[in-house]
Amino acid sequence: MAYEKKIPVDLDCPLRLTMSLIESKWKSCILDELRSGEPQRPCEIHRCLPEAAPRVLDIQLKEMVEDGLVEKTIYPELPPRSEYRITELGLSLIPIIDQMLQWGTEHYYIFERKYGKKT
Amino acid sequence: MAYEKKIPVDLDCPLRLTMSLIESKWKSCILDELRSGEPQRPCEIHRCLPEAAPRVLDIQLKEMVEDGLVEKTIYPELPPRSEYRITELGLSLIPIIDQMLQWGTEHYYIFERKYGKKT
DNA sequence: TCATATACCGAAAATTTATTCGGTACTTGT
DNA sequence: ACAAGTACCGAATAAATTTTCGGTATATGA
Repeated sequence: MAYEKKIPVDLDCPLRLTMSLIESKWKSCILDELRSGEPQRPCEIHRCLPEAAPRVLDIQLKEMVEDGLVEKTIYPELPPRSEYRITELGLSLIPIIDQMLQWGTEHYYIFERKYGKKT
Repeated sequence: MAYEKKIPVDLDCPLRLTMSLIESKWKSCILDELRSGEPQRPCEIHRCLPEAAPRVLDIQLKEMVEDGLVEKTIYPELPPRSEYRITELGLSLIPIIDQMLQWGTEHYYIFERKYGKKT
């Protein structure tokens, strides 16, 4: 299929393993979005990350479900409704997300100066 | 040029900023390699990461120098010699690397079972 | 002399990832 | 009747990243 990774995660070493789970462009943001534990509908996630193409979020959410970071519940209603909720495994990654958030906040000015204003 | 990124880092949000600095396939491993503070020659780094194509390490090291995570010293000798050393900024990322290492170690078994032995 | 090692770079190919576009299906609100 | 919202998917395209290959240049050791 078109959007299946050849190698889902990287088992070369523990560091690469962790990275491979979150390094796709929006996965860390999705985890951050779901961190509260509140289930969220796909359209809500799309709205919270408007820079991301909806299709990419679909695909990355699917991978995260496969990896066990996120759970999906489909409600057999019409119009269709589904929800994504962070799992225990996903939650265990939140401290890492937090440290990256903090690091980014503390060092933002360096890169803003170096690489441009972005207004 | 062929191997210059269009957008060096991602200034969209602090989380994306941090991720964009380390998400390339081998950057986190390079940081882990240089964490001791000891300068290392390119060939040593290549030998420590034999799965990575040398060309990729060259390119990623260059970007990391540009981003200020790593310093390069060139000795005007023949045969040529150069050394890479982690900077203060790079060192400040090591706690994140550590957490990812630890998470990967703790949860390795889950993914080994799910995605295969790798013997 | 010749293989090996060092550092580095360009170009092309291969691979992976992201984006865009269009389509299915059903509902509610105008 | 029709637009808009919801969820989802396939396919084509675009972009980014990684890999491979070959080349520059010089020195050392067999």
